[in-house]
Amino acid sequence: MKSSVTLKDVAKKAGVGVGTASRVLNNEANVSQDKIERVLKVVNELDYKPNTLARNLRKQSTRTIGVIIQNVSNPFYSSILRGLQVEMVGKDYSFILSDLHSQEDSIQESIDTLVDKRVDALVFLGSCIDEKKLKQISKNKVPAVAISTAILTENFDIYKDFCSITIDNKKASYEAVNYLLKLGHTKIGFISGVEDDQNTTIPRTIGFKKALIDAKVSINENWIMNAGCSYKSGYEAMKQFLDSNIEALPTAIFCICDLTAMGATKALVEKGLSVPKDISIMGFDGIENAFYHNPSITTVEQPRYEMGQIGMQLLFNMLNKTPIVNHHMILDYKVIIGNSTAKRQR
Amino acid sequence: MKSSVTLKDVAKKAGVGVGTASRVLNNEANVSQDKIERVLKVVNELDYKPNTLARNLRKQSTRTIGVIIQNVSNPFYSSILRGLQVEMVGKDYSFILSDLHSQEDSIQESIDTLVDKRVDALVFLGSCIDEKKLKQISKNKVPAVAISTAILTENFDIYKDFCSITIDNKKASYEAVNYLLKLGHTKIGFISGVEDDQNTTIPRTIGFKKALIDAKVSINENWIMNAGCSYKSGYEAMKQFLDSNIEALPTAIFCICDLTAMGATKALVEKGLSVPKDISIMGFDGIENAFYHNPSITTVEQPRYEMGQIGMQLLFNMLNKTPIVNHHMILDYKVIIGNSTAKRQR
DNA sequence: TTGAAAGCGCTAACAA
DNA sequence: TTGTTAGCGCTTTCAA
Repeated sequence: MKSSVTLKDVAKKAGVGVGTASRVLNNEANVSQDKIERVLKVVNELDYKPNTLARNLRKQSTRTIGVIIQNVSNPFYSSILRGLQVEMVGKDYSFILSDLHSQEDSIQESIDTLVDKRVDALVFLGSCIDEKKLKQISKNKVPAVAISTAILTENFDIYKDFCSITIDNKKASYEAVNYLLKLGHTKIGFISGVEDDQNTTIPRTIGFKKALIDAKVSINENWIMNAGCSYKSGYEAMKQFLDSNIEALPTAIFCICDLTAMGATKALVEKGLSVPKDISIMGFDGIENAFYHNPSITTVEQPRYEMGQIGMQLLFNMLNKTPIVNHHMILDYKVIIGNSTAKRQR
Repeated sequence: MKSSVTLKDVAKKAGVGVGTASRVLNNEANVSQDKIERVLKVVNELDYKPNTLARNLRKQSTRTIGVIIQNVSNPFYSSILRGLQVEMVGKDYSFILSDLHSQEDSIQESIDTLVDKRVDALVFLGSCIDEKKLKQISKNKVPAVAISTAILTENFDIYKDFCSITIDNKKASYEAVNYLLKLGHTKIGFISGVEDDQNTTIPRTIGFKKALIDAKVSINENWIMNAGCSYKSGYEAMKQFLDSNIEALPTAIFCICDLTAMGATKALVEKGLSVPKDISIMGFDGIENAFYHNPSITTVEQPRYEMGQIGMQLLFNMLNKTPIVNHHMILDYKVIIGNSTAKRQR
């Protein structure tokens, strides 16, 4: 048996009621000093460890937070996770991690499992939640925060125990492309994410196109390619581009995320082309890898660490019924200029 | 109340005993077809969801596995995590993640928390466990597997519910350095990990030194630097090297891990030096980043994905009391030749 | 094959 | 301030 000393044993040996013993262990008021000491002494002697399972059942809570993450291997998400963790230190909560591994369709199963496991709260990192899922978590009274996650609903406000944190993806990609335009590029391609990805592909494509339209630069649909957010997908998408003659290539390519941008860069270097001389490459997210890459990647930095911290604060506020001023936060991003972009040369 | 339909409600409405209802839900034999159907029908009507917390208490198990990970942001560990996940699909277990964030001293607290939470098993990724910790998990009857983790004990064999998976770190770093020697380098430096890190620094330093000694090449202690496993620590360690005159620099540097190697490369590129022309850089781990880096990093690949898969298989064997042939596996590594190393030129 | 009932170990309401 | 007791919702033993 796992340390089969129970509270009853402790109470008996200390000569107190089991209620009193429980009170001592939970630091409740209204217990005499004498009994506190007696109980604590016995706890020590018997090496008593409360049974969390019994406590969970009684309290219908687990002090556990479910995290549904798009892909742990993507530093963008693991940085947010880090932010969450840091804010959780000393709070006696734990994370149950459910990694979607970029498999968007498994999110429903993840939610079901975590709700079944009676997590006290839910965090979404990436992916997409719709009205149905919102209703499900609301019905089950699970407070939730969605970070960098697409939310498909017209009415946030119905859901009082739901918060979100994101940046304005349309505007951010608009600005990214604008930066390329300012460098004189007019032949601009886009290595995009998974088709129909509501969180990244859709809004960033809108921003991309709007920037070109506003600048009266023509959009070449052949230069817009669906790929994904990983080294590999960027690498392979760029290889497809390179099947064309160099003259037919864009002079700058905006990528859905930094990993994609770095993968694309590799394909260019392999072909003996230079970034940014032959082609400028721009990423998105602002992960550490991009900074250390050679060339360092020009990108749009999302405040990912902060996203995690704020997310966890909001979650604790919901858990503690502390009023929340702003349920839906849109944070600032920042264009970071690296060495992967340069003035148009062709 | 959260879906306050209980098994009792279901049993009553179906006109059966609560025991029978329970048997139906657990697919046990010896229940008449008639009752099975009646119960299932009511379950559907009432949208009954079993309360996991009650089940956990009753069974003294949680179908949850605690993972203590050195650093989720390090792709080496998150790849192992991926291997674990893949092997767990469909098994109805979940992960509680405890990230040490490279803070070696917080491991004891992590173990305590997870044991308190009554995880069914424990996985260690990185860091180091000693006799005391081994005794603790053994006493609590928590099966555990340690992957790429230092184990400080003379007697593995006492612990029947404990497995480990690793590579031979000494031999691997010996071979790595040998590769540099074969390229003609005799001035070889080492950007190492955190001092006294039993898992990486200690064994790899031994291998490093032995390779030089065996080749009768002198060891320059000034060229051995403690850093850590991250972009930043590699970058900064290399900047320290670069304070010296180029003539005083080694012609090749072995790094404790790929992140460190890439960080080091950045510092060189910033100084206008070329990798591998001016200095060859070699990493360790074989993560994806290293392959996509420019130049791609010559490294020692650990079978990290496989480590995770095998680890999870061993864990399930322990959980199911399936006999295990080999409790302590030492897997093969592979030297991967990239573009960050070249023949000695100075 | 089935139902009743006894816990799992804890917290919280109640009574003293 | 304290002890007693009634559950939390489930599984499993026992007797029928």
